[in-house]
Amino acid sequence: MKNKRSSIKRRNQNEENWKSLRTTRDDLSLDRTLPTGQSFRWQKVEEYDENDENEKKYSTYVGVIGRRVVQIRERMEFEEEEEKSYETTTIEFRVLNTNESNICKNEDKENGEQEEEQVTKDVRAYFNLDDPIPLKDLFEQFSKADPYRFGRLSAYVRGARTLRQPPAECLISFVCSSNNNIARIKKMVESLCEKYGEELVCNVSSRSRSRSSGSSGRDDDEENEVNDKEEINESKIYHAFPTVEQLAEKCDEQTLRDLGFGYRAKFIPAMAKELVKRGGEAYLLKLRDAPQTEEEKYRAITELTSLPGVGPKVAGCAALFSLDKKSVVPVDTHVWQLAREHFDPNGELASMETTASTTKGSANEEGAEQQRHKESSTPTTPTKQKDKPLSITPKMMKKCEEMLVSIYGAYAGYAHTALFVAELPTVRESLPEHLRTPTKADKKRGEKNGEKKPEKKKRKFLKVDGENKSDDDGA
DNA sequence: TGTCGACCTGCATT
DNA sequence: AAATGCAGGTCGA
Repeated sequence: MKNKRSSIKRRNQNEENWKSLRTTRDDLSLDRTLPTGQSFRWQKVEEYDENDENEKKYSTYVGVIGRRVVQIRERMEFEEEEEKSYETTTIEFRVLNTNESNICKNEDKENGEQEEEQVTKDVRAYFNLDDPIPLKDLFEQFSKADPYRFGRLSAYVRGARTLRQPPAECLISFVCSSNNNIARIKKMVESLCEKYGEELVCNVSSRSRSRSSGSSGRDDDEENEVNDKEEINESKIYHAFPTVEQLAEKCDEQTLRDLGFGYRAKFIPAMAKELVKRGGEAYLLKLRDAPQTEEEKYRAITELTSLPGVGPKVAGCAALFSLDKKSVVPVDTHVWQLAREHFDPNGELASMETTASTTKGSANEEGAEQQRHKESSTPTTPTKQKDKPLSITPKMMKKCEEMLVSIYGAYAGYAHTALFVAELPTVRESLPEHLRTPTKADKKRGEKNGEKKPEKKKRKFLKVDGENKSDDDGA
């Protein structure tokens, strides 16, 4: 309560800095893009609406793009026209750190304007907003190509975009992602930035309820959370993602182990050094800017895979999320599961599971039937084997990727992102039940009590129908 | 060429 | 309450 006033004060001060990203919510949904495991650097931050007497909260995201701390929001407006009211959403951003844009504006008008242009350009690029085809149109194409799955899903994943991140940052982040969960990946990436990345100073800090993951503990100097008097001069320090040169020079395995990187600790310094040897970020940018041919796509994947800690999955992510290889479909456990569930009527994928690792008792019914004849030697008896986690072999990845590319075409990677996003817990919750891919837990439950028990806790704020609502909103 | 076990950590479930 | 499972996998044998 006491904080609100100050919060508003600060907002007034900066309200004019917001700029439009010049896109629409059909093309970009922040909730379905920023926290969905593409980038691990975005934090949700609540702010207050100064124009609303009730001081309604709205959410924004704060993250770092290059050397700029960027805050983004979706601002909703209600307009009335001829007795009808329209709701429009404007997506806006502003730069929070002072090193970059705000300073020169006063000094030098022209440079300032130039800089503003550049900022917008860079942020739009980060979101791939200069694609020749709007995401909305792509989704329509995908829906047409795949009415059964994508068509039914598209309303719920509207605006789920594929990002275009700085290559080294993307690559290194995904090296951290192996055999790991998103929460910890975020923590690792954040600590990497704090340890080695350039400081980015922001003069405005909104009081983010979300415990700022990285630096909650040591609040730098700060003594002013005592009362709301001088918060206007609060400064908050963010960090750029370290350059490969910085990492190659300064970072070592032991330090990273101490930071909790586990066995991935050795990969990062090794990779940084190798990348520097190959020409640093420029080397990766060359892979990005190569002609968009199949050949160059494979070259990029091959090059990446030869880096320490980079296998086919990580290479795929880097290629799709940072190197403009838009037809790449990185196949991980989630993608495999959803493909097997929705795109495998003949059980081709399912049959590959058991040939690879004879365990995994859960192979679905049809799959099991299909398999039966393939397996005369290995006892399939699902009972006693100790459920090894399903590991996905390169062969399986290839098959799965080919399958999805054959459906979605040159932008299959974008379709993949949307399909993947639909599997994330928050989005999944918003789906009508019949569109939810069964989780392993679901299946286990099903086996256990003969497909009986539906489920226990069920939210019921969902709309009833859900088949073709234009919208829902994922707050 | 393809398969298998080991590998760090931390949060959730049993 | 200790044990086990599981996370957007990769490496070396």
